[in-house]
Amino acid sequence: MNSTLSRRERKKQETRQRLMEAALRLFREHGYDATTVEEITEAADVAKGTFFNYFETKEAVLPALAGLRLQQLEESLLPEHGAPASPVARIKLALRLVAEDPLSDPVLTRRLFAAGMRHQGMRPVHALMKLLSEQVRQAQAAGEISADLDPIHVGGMLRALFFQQVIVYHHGYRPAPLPETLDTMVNLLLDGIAGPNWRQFS
Amino acid sequence: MNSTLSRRERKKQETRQRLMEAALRLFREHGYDATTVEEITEAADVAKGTFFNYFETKEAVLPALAGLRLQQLEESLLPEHGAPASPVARIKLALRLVAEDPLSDPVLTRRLFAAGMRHQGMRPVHALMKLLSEQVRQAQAAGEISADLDPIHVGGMLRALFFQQVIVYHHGYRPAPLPETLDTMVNLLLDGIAGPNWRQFS
DNA sequence: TGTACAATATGACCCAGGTCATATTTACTC
DNA sequence: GAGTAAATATGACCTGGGTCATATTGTACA
Repeated sequence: MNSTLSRRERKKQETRQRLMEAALRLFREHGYDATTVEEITEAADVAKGTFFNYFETKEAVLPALAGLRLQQLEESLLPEHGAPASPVARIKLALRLVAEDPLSDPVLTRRLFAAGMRHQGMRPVHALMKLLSEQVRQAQAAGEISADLDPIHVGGMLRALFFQQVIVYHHGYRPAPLPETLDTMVNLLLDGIAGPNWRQFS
Repeated sequence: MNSTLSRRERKKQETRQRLMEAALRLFREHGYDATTVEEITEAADVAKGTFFNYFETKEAVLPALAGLRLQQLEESLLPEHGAPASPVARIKLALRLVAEDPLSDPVLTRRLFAAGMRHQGMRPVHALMKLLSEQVRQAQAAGEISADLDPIHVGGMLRALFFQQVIVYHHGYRPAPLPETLDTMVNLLLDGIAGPNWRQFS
């Protein structure tokens, strides 16, 4: 394939790949907590220590896995794949798709969010924030979101609210199906929550 | 003092109290991660195992500590203590006070949030959500927040955005001092982020 | 091909959170 | 007090994440 990569680099990528695939499979089969790092390395046919050459902690695989998944998902948001023309509608679609992902079981979701909180700050390293920020940017260009806001900031807010919503839903608070609550949430953020007496003469 | 409590109950409360005080002191002195459960129990003069009779995990002390702190804080929000008359202004005040709390160092904040995510669902068991929901309720009564929203839901949103803001701030993204960014965030949630082309004829 | 150096792999080891069978304390009854 | 049952305390022990000194493998250059 790509002959520009040295054997070393190739092996590295392959090992990383195998580790991630093994982790994903085992997490799905037995759950995050019940899966040990050693089981992952065993499945990937490397020694335990090797895992930590690729990921700082056990939790750190999750953002990597999510990143992969989101890359695929990102394509669903392209107009040529039948995505809605309205950027805001695309944001809603993205959130619904992420929420429906089989990777999104309660434990993983919480861990993923925690991992995101732990490591990256505001820079949209986290794939979901990057994706959301980009859609926000497009929404601003289309005039659907106020142009004087920092898209990364808004992306962060959306991400925080999304996780809040999903986690709360998984905890059993379900006034409506998840996709609907997510839409409602975005609408709320768009329209604001102010009542009649808030800045009456805005 | 309260002679209605049996000796057993009294001792239980005292032990719990001592554990929490020890934990708070040690977390402040050496940080959360550097403090071991054994150091806490040592300082509280009980055996290690006893800790887990009172708190499910090490993390679980944090919500308890935060709860205590918020109880004090709650008084600052009473009108007779010079709190603003506007409920929304009180919400902003509350968030600023919480953010300034010495307990709010980056690591603890993240852990606290994670612990909150882990254990309680939507029921406002978490003290901050309870406090915020109550203020939201009052804001609705005053017409500052739309009355047809679930106050607990809005409280949850505020909490999620608050943590997002604080954590991101601690990560070094500081377009403005923290209190100001918090106020801005609340305003954004109130007024919404919609642009001119969003539901043009609302 | 040999050699020197850097990148990566390895698994014994450490450590702290969490468990649990057992011991101790408290409360209650006769 | 003695006896009994339940609540609580205890610390040896287990487990699994994470470290690190050492071994192995790849690369570069003579």
